[in-house]
Amino acid sequence: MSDRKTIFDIAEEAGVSIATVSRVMAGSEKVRPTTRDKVMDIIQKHNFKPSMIASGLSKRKSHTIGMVMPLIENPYYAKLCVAAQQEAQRSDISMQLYQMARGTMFTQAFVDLLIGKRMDGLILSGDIASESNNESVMDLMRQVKPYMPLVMIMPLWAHDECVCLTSDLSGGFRMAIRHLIRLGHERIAMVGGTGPTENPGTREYAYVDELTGRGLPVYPFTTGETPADGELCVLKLLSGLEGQERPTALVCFNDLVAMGALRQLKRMGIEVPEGMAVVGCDNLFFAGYTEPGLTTVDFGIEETARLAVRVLMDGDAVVFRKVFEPTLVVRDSCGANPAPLKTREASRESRGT
Amino acid sequence: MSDRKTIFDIAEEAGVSIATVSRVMAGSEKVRPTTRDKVMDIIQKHNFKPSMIASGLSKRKSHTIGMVMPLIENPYYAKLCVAAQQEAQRSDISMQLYQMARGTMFTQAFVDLLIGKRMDGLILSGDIASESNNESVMDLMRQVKPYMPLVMIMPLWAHDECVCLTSDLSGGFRMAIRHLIRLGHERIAMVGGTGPTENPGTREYAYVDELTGRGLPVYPFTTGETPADGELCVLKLLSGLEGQERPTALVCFNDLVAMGALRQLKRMGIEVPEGMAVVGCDNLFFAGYTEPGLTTVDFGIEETARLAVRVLMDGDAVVFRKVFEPTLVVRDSCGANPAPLKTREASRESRGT
DNA sequence: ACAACACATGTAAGCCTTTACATCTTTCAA
DNA sequence: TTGAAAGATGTAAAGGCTTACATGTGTTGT
Repeated sequence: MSDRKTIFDIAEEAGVSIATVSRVMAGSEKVRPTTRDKVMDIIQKHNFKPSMIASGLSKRKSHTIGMVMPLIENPYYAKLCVAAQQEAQRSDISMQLYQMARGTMFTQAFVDLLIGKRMDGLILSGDIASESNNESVMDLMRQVKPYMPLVMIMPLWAHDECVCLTSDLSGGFRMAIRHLIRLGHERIAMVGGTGPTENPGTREYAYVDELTGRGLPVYPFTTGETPADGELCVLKLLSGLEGQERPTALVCFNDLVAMGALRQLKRMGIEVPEGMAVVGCDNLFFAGYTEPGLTTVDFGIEETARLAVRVLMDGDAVVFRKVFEPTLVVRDSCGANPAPLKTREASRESRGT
Repeated sequence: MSDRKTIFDIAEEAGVSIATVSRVMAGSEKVRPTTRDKVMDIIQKHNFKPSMIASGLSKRKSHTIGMVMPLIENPYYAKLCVAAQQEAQRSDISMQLYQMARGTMFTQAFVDLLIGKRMDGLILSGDIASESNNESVMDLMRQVKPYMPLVMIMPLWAHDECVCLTSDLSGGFRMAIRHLIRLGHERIAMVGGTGPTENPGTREYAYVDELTGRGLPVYPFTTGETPADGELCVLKLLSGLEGQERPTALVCFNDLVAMGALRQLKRMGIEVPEGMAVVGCDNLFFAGYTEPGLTTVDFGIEETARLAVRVLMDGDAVVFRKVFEPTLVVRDSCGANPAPLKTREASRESRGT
């Protein structure tokens, strides 16, 4: 490990200058074939690989992008991460991953780290920004921006300081709700999420708006985003109906919450979809494997991730703002399908161990 | 973005030498408080952040480690990735992520990329090495080793060329099988995996060995590692019993396969655990939310990942070989619990959106 | 045979830090 | 008041590569 060769060693042994070695490595035409071969031989002989950190310094390119996101334990972010990383890898650029629990404040030390890395770009993604740390995200953005291009993957980022790609979260949620209404449901409760808000880009807002707009009842918010939260939400919701009639359908903040909701309903002896329709959000891989298969909204996050990477690589002039359209994936948990559990899965995905 | 300041600009504006600026940034005591303050002011004024890539070149440290693994779409690898990344982040070191579909051959270009990055260490993890690409992994390892410390997270890596951390896959599988046997099962089939093998470290070997050792019947192997594979495996297994009696229990290669198996059993009208006991492997977060809750083996991959990072950071002398002991997580799918679906979950985990 | 050029190669500056060593200031004892 | 020791600061080389520009060699045309 101590006797690592450098371009000088190669040049010396090949009897040429370092410029020539550099040219050979770059595959430049400005070098005579015989010279090229001679140099190549020496390179091969020592299995010499130039240091990208030195060349990066010289060329002001790190061939690395950064990605800041919530924990990928959540399959939704795993999806996003995979898509971005693969898109980057296709162009031989590496991806540095930074994960933060949702709502975390960014420390100055973290910002310094990101800037210090002099990456070729940074993707800030997920619901990293919540009401609580919004300022912190803005601060991060403003500090980083002079040093590297930035793209945000965030729902309805309401300012125009940088490239921003989003999924239409509220639109997707409306699709789910309308689907339930079309199926005849009039008492629909929302499960999970972050509670009431004025932000029209949120699922919570969409829920209230769709229902009140039709004169349908709105149920009290329950909050959370994990399966465990989902269980608790349903328990609270159904046991705390003060005079209100029991809902016939649940729209869940995401598939994780829906998963918990399904479990809790089962525990309470309520059949899905007969006794209660359930829809989720995100179309995570397991949504096709819950019992019954979960109807959900697909936000097409992979495409968003890929675009984000491309924007970073092609210069940020390509796109400035883009909203991806969600699609509704109908399975069995909403009762739309007359005969659950036939071979008519909405979408089959696979992943290996 | 063009007017990025360097240490020279700061030095000039502060009227000191770059060495002094460097010392101030490093927090060295060898600088007079008044000078320090003067320099600090200028640094603050321009929000100057030194380039880690330049300092990296100078100090031969990139403060970055690499992680090569299968796709983190599989929650098992997501777990591993989260644990490693968080451990690294605690020490302000970044993690570069490289994902490859299982069994992929490593191209020379990829090896060159890794070496070129001059990271402070590399973790090679997951079942990246299969029979098919074993040579390719060895080659990667040998090329990378002279350039950076390496640790493998792989089951029973049968050579002593580098640090290797593993989970006792076969041991864990044996635990699962013995558990079923203890519950009275005598006809146990394996679902998923890669088929027969002589490698005693594999789940497949453990399966054959445990059963034949007791004179119990061995069912034909079915292969695969995704939920979709699991469905197919069960279908094939149960419809292709040529004279053999139907098994009363299934040991699955992993939880993903188990998930598919559960679905297929449901579709075929076979009750779990009454008509068929099922156990999985990996203890993925959804294992507590399948219907019924999945009994599974936890390989403690997080601890392994954290150790791997620490080995890289503390110098690889700390550990050379370590096998982590798995634990059995008993839920309802094996029939060991007298009353499924009470509040007696084996372990509750949470994750956010 | 020689100018004029094309092409191959070398030289050296630059990229941005760190740090050993040299130099300049203080401080304080004698 | 002076000299030595201690402390602060500066100089310059190193780290490993790229590349504009300078130099050297080989063609071609006449």
